[in-house]
Amino acid sequence: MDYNFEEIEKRWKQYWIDHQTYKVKEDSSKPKYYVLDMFPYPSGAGLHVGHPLGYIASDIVARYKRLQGFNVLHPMGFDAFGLPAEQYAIQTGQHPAITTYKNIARYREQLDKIGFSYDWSREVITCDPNYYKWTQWAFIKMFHHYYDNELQRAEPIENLVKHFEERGTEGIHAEGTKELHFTADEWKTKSEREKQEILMNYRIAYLGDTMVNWCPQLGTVLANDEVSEGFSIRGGYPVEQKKMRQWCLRVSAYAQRLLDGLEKIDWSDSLKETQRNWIGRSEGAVVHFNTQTGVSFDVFTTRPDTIFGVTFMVLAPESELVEQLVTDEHRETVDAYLEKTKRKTERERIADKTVSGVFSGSYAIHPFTGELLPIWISDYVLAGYGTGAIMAVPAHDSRDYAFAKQFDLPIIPLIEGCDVSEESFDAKEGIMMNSDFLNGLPVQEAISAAIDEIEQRGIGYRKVNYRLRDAIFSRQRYWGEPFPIYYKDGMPYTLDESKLPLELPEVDKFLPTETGEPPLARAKNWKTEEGYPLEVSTMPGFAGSSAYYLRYMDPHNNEALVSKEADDYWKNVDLYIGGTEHATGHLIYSRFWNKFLFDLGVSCVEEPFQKLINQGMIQGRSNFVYRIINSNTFVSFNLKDQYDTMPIHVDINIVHNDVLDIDAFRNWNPEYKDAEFILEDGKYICGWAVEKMSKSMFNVINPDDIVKKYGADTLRLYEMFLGPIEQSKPWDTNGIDGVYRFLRKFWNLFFTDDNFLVTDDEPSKEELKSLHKLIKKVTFDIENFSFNTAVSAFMICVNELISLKCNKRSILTDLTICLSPFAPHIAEELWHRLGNETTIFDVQWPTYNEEYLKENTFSYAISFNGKTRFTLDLPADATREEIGKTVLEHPNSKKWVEDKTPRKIIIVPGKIVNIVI
RNA sequence: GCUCGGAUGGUGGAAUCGGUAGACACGCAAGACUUAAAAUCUUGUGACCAUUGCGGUUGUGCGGGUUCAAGUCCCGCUCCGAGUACCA
Repeated sequence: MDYNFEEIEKRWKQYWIDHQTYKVKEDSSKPKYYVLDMFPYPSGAGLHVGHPLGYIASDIVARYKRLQGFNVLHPMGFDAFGLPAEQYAIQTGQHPAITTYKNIARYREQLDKIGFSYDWSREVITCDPNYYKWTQWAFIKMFHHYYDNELQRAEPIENLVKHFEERGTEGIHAEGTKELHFTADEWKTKSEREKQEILMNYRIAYLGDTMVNWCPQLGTVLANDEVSEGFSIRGGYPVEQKKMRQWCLRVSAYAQRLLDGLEKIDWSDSLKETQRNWIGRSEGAVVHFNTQTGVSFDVFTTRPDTIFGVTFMVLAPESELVEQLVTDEHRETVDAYLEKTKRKTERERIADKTVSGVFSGSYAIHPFTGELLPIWISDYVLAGYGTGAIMAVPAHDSRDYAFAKQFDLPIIPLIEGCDVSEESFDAKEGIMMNSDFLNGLPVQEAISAAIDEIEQRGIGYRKVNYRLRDAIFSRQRYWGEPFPIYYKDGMPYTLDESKLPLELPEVDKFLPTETGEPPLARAKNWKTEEGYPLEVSTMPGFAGSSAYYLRYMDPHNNEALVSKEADDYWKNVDLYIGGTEHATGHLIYSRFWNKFLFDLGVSCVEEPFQKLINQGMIQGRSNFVYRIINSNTFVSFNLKDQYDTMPIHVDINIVHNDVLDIDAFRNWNPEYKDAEFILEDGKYICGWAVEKMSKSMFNVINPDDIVKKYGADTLRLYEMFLGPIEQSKPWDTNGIDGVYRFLRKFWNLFFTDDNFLVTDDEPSKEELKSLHKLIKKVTFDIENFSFNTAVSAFMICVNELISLKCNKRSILTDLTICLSPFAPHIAEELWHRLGNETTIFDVQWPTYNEEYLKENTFSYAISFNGKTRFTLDLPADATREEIGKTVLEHPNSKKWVEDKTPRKIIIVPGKIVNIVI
């Protein structure tokens, strides 16, 4: 009987819906397991074959864990706010919600075809007001909290107000944008507006004047992770630096906890490393410098040991100190320089490697030697890192060195034996010299000795700095969550929680207003009941994706983001699968967001994603035909070098196993209607290359087509078989026949002469061994996310059972259960044909018995004089003496035994055994 | 530049603790069935040599080392990929 996947898959999909097979509830009698996919943004192009890779892997784990007796939460949803829908809306005038929901429906249809075990009753869609209510709610909470560095957690802002009332800023440990100083009396005399401005300095969600990445083409600001090399990641438009008043999240306050948390979670080393680099912790010191004019400032350095090599100071052009330190004499050149750097885009600053800068006219006083150090201004110093000012040590910093060479500033070497005539010596090694009290110390000791001395003299202090910046949280866009914020006397206040969700208003156009305000400014009555204006920018894409995993635990709760009971039961995500492109975006924000909710007591586990797997990208495999230049003749791949040819992309749908369907090619494009071919062996062989999957290269594979041709089970198995889940690899349809053949062979195990026929006979030793080898292997492989080798194991097992002509019920039952996570439809079909009433996903995963796996013989490598001479199969339970005797009697041993050289016998596998004869 | 990965047949990949390298699959070749094709099945398939002896040599990017034994461990290179980049 034929394996009719179409009929089988249709039947069981319906069965699973009818029986609500995948619906889960909290169940304290079972251990929980939470498997999550990074939810997709529903783009207009639909799914290609690369998207389901991670979903299939997580689905296998979800089904497997369920068979293992876990209560499995395996939800899915959509990250629905985003730029493409809005861009489309601007072009067509169609509301982004319409496009978005249409795309969601298409995604859903495609996903359903593949047979995932999602509990769709828990679906979340980020643009649904019932969902974004909780995004807004979290924002309000962040607004009303500050970060306490002593307690190492978020605290209500009222505590800070109370502290100000009692003691002013004395003894506070609040993380702030700037360091502020005032007394309790001063606080009391401040106006409401002044107080609000001060509190803004400490709120976790705050309005700040910051340099932002402004993208004029998109008309919005972007976060650091949304920009790459001066261009926007979405759209690839140039991005420039601009100072704007924006909503920000004080992610930097959590830098140390984000770093420490990495130790506790099971992520790949490379991903953790990427996050560590992004957080960028560096230890050093803040050193205080005075100037001749009485103005003083701090610098941050990781090399306080090089303090005696400082020969000049440099300020960032954007630094506020520039205004205070520039002398009248130099004002003109400084202003010209500032103007010039301001006009440069980020892109130009990266491209322009030339050293530039101007002298301010002022001098700083060296805190140890009292020497005068000229203060320069240069764009190689960044305003946003450290204090925006540096002490320059040209001998031991390559950037300072280049600057010193350019402007002919002195260079003082500080490390014995180093040569700074050609380049700086940046390594943190060697013995100090020219450095007063540090002379003779190795660098590492000199660093701490220098800091000790600096602290002793009261001219600075030990300090840890982070590269991680606060997240800019405003977008000048329509299609995002509105801020639950209104303005009174120009200061922002949060809406009452009872007013949530604040729904996105209707607008006539999705474009900014004529005065450059965001689209929400077009909305009628965009104000509170009292008439106060509402915030017109919206939240960025990562807002909605930062806590969605919590919402799946309790998606219909109108009273809380997640109930205490649901959160206590599901805790955090046990396995999270998604792409590595979220390493510095979503995976930082989400961890930050969860830590904040943890501080509030909403989330009971500090790290949201315990184990994380990054699935690789599936690239396209393009095919080429080779056209002879200036002709309509095409040469087959292996003959192309004999002609002057040019490769042309050809639609992979008309190529099978790299052989071109010539008729289809002629019909493909009118231009090739009369094409001529030079064939090899009567075939036209195409060339191929691995490229990005894209329409323009005619190499996009739609999973729907594969499902139609081979069935969902084959697609699932094949995607897993392609290679290790974490590796990027090309989609190569050529191999799919092998997997399809395997499923048919598996199916045929249950049939004899077209009849379903399994026997209740006792299985043989070989059959049991084959099965238990499989159970052991597949269990191990799923636990280790090695799905490709698991699929191979099934193929081996089925081949063995075919050669044993096995149709024993007990063997085939366990085999079917093992296969069910990978190929659920065929497994469910055969499960029911075996006479079972309930779904296969309610049974127990089989356990293997080591007894059946014992080998009768071991292979031993016999080595004489340190070289392996031959191998021998011997009984597994043989003693040393027996092995020795057998080896010596073996004909191959003769010539080695007769001479008098020392001899050894080595056992493979395992350990060396020396046998005395 | 820095950080982290990786390199195994014609192809994708296996080898889980240092123990018979190349599992499994694709492709290819030969054969069976067939009027024929497709499908299916059988056999072979790293390279080189020998194939009237069913064996030998060599082989996991390159060069060394440790070990009875190295794709795996150590040292030094080459190339490829990813992340990041005036981060003081």
